[in-house]
Amino acid sequence: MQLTRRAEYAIRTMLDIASNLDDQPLMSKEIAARQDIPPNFLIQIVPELRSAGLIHTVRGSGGGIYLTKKPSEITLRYIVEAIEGPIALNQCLIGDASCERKPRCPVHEVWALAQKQMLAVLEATTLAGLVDQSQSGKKASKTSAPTDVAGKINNEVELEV
Amino acid sequence: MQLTRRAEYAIRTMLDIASNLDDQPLMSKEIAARQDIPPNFLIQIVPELRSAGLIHTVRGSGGGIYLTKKPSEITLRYIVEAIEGPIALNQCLIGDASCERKPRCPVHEVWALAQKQMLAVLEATTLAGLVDQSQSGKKASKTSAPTDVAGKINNEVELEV
DNA sequence: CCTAAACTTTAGTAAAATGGTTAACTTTAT
DNA sequence: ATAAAGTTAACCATTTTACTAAAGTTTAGG
Ligand code: FES
Ligand code: FES
Repeated sequence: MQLTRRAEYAIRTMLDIASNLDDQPLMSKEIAARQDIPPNFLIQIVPELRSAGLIHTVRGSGGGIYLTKKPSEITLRYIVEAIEGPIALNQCLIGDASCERKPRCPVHEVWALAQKQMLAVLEATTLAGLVDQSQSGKKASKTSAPTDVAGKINNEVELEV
Repeated sequence: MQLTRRAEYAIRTMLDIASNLDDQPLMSKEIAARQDIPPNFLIQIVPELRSAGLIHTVRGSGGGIYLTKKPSEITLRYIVEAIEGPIALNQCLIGDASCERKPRCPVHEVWALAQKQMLAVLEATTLAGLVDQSQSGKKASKTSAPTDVAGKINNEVELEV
């Protein structure tokens, strides 16, 4: 029921790159150092982010990593699922998995709702929002209040089961 | 990020007992058969439910299991946490775990909110509600509509971060 | 063209979690 | 007594997790 370190590191990495103002690509080693990620572990995670289409990598001397999309277009959910695959709170909630118990299982829809609520939060959160928040946090919240995400959720989540 | 089989089986077990109308205790073997649980696995789970205070067990011939509390007082969250321990979507969200990154980590409150949303659903769901629903489901919903839980959530969840 | 800097790929690995099974033990109704 | 229940503890194979390591590939710059 917990985020893996891989995914946690992937989030930190994406956040690190999104916070970068220069337009030159960042080296994985530097990111690892800044974000307290085992460097040898990160170079294993980077290709996964790449094949998920989240980052672009430049090989060779002077190479590095940069984002493929705008930070405002990258959600927390997308990053997590790029590393861990589809998020599911129970086995029977994975994609099309047809659980034979589903029709008569009264708990199923409860898990489905719990998952929906959770995913709504992860989906309403973009890299841009996070960077924005951490920067405004440094000097007495300027732009968006931290309650922003909650506000979004309230409007976006549909609660029908 | 997924419920373990242990917890899933625990839920089925609790549900099975709650659905039982007789006042005589149920045998773990019978429950296992009804709920598709490996019997030898269940007899390992039962003591955990007992030490969590959820069930009362009677040893010896003619013994079995019955609930300690009323089904309306047992939430889904409580059952899951009885087996898996505190639910936390990320390591830094476990109890008092003081993550050194927390102060400067912009993602933390997002995970906290996602978890809160999820837990709200699991907490609004009681055994009584589930039994009620599965029984009314058998003959064209009679009492509470399946949207019940959602309705509850809408009112109960506080969305401030 | 050669070398160092960067990502890529593939292996390997120790420790823990997962999902079970087995068997010896204790309690209790009959 | 004895058989029927739950209790306890140990065991086990497999998978996942969180890393480490090393050989390979691409590319800028001298
Ligand atoms: S079938 Fe999905 S929770 Fe029971
Ligand atoms: S410190 Fe909790 S999510 Fe970063």
